[in-house]
Amino acid sequence: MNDMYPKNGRVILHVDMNSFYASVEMAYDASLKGKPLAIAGNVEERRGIIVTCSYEARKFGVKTTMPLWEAKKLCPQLVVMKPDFEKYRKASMAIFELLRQYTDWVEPVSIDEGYLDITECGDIGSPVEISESIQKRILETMDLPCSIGIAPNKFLAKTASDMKKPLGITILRKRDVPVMLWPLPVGDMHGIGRKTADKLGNLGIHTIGDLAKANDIQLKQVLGINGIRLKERANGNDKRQVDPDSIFEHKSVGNSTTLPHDSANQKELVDILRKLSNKVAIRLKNKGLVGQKIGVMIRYKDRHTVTRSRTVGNPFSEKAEIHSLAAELFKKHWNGEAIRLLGVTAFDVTEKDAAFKQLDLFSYEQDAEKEPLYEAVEKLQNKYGKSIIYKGLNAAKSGIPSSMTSETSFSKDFFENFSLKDKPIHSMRNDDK
DNA sequence: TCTGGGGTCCTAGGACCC
DNA sequence: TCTGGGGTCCTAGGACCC
Repeated sequence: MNDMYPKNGRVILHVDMNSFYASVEMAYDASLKGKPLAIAGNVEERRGIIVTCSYEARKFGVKTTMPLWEAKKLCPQLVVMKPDFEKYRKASMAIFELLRQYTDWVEPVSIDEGYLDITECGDIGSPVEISESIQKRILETMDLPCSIGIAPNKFLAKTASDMKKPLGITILRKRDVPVMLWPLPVGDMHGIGRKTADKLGNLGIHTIGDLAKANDIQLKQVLGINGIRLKERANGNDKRQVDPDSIFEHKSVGNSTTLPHDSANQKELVDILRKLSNKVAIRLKNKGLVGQKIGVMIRYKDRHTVTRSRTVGNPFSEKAEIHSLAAELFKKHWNGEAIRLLGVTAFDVTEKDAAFKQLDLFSYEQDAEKEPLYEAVEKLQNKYGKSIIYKGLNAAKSGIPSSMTSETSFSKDFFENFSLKDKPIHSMRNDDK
């Protein structure tokens, strides 16, 4: 099974949980099984939409992003629940911990999907055997179904995992692309939405096969650099690597809310900005980040949306500071009309301590002569309890005992008290390739 | 009587500097 | 007599994804 891949090729898995939120709720409460179940935001108010729904609900035509009232019309007996992100986050962490038992090359993409590079996992089993094992164990230990795509790159793996749901395992080799992908409408491709599909349609490009053979100049004219990239994907090429560290990298942190009712009351609106600013401040703090650019988003009654942002001289993270910056921007740019949604976002976020930026345990081990890494970790664990955050991959490569590497919960204390200010830092990412 | 909330990446124009 | 061209930063908006 291993030799179905070219010598230098990669073997990438894409693991995609099936109707994740609904499945987690069913795993917690078996009485929900077999029922049409939907998870919807804003359940008690007028603007709820379906976030996820069970396969039973889908039989009635209920779909993600459908307004709640419409879903209830299609399926009056629909069971509707509010999302419980704490629950989903816990389930997600358990899933990724399980995946990391196969390889350190695990890249979570969102709460319910991720990539694995299992190229070097030949000793564990064939790609299909590994996939079957993952799928079976997630189902048996957590009662959660997933679909898995097996392919030589991320794009094909992602495409493959989508082909059979629920509980599918699909192999998509590069040589399968002409037969399996090219006949499909171009809009089915990951990365092509309605607008791009329309633009391509105007060029006479209707199928993925059309895109694969399209003219570069034309594509670039209409879609910019993205056009060339999409054509590459349509031909089954994708050079992106699986990056386990990507979850630690943030560019922005924001909160937004649709108001219970449209409002043009300045006091009320500024108060909502305060609540949003507080949430942003808390989340920045939890991640050990500061922002350098503040932004507000205003959606008016007619859904016309305006964003305004400003680069701030010195980095910010305090709630009062964020609120005053946001309120200032808002007052300056609000046209006085009734507002439907407000948002506050911190952009250009960086680690609070410059030394945080490159911090990882791997470089610590290389630089510290006195104290083996695991002793440092042990001390911190004694001080702060078992709750230690680290970059899983790098930690594993640094010789931390495996009993410790399996202890992956998320505590900020670790980074905040584990400063490497005085030591030269070179991150593994830079030394890597 | 419609369309949430969390993000990322790309583009394009103007300011400003050399 | 008027005026090149590159580079970077900043802001706003668009498209897409889960």
